[in-house]
Amino acid sequence: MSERRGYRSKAPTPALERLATYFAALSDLKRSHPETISSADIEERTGINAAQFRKDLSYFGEFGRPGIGYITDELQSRIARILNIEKIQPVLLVGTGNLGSALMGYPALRVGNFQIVAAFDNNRQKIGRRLWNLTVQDIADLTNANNDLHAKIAIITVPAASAQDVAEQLIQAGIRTILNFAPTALRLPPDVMVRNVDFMQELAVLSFHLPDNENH
Amino acid sequence: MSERRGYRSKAPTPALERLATYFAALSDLKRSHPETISSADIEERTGINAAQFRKDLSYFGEFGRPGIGYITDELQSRIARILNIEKIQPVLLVGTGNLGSALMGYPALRVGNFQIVAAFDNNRQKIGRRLWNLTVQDIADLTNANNDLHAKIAIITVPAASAQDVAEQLIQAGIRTILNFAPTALRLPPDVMVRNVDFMQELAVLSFHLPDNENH
DNA sequence: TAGATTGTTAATCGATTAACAATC
DNA sequence: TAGATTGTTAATCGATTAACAATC
Repeated sequence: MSERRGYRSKAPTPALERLATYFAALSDLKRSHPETISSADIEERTGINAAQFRKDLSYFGEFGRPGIGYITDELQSRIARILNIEKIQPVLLVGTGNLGSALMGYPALRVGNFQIVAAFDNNRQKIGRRLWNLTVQDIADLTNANNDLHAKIAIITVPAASAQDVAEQLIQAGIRTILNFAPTALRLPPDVMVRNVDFMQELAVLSFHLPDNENH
Repeated sequence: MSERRGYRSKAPTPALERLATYFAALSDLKRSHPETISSADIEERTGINAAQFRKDLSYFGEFGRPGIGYITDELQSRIARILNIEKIQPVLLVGTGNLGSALMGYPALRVGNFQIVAAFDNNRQKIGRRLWNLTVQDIADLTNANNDLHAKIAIITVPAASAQDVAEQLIQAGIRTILNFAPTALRLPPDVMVRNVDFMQELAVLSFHLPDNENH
């Protein structure tokens, strides 16, 4: 994970990441729907320290009642409000290769109210094809398509060599934040937030920590 | 990203993540193979501050020469050595759904010398099928298979409900570090390192930062 | 009231950045 | 020697943790 932002929020980014984790845990909990839940319960379910949880919430107000805990439903919906996911968030995806296609069909995104509403490619073979419930569109039609869709979030799953170019087109089309899977650094205006997901990087950190590595 | 470790290395985890980024950038650079490279050049290419780069290296010794910079090849191979990726690292994958399959065919993993050497599933429909260059094996054969393969790293791409169970089987089979794509917290012995990749979480942080969100 | 649990403060811990002496 | 660039120190900045008064 890495990111850039053009302004500063009080809450640390790790706190925001954990808020998403709390949200997912609460969604999961809904089946057994207990009326209330304590920070100790959250620690139990997420592995995140109870004090950390309370601190994370405190950036955004007061949520619980001393001696009681949190009303489960209310907690979940307030976290959704903070993360800006109460309503469905439309997301564009560019690059309909194996990874892009897998993300389009990834069920866990729905938990967070994210919906991939359009998929783009530059490959003639793929444009016009049906993929999941969408028709792959020509990348050249990006701006046109987003005039109607008004998506502000996009996912980039193109090869590294074309990622910068695609990112710039996305911004032209009104995108404000990007989840970038291409292993390359994007250079974009400071008001555009980028988060990078790099599988090789993740594996490298694991490899470093293997017991046979002398470099600890 | 998140993790657990049972011991402590001097280098901060963010430094290790950046080392992987430097490594990838150097691999990329190889085409134009300049003899030497400076920390300022690295900043140019990765967006990571030059002082940060030098600091990150300093956890592991001295690498460059004042007034000159770093010998490109040597820098790359020393970083590979630190990250424990000079030799091919065998990796197991469990869960051959869309995401698992996409990862098996993901070319960027080869840059880091990672090779998925076996794929497992519990679905009768999938076991025995050819996927990329591998035959999908029964999860029940995990330990047997890894007796030969000696992989220490595994990737989990199964549904959240079965992730804990799979993780425990992986540890039984000799796996020491896990890259977990299932959106659930794994409870494992402290000497097993886990890194979680959570797409919903990534999107949630982006959603939080959208200009229309009042909670900044 | 006694027990439980919050929200917040203060202390600790960790990571980044800037500056610069050392050195090629 | 003059210019470039490292490795490292010290200062700054940021995040986590523990403790506890407030409160249900």
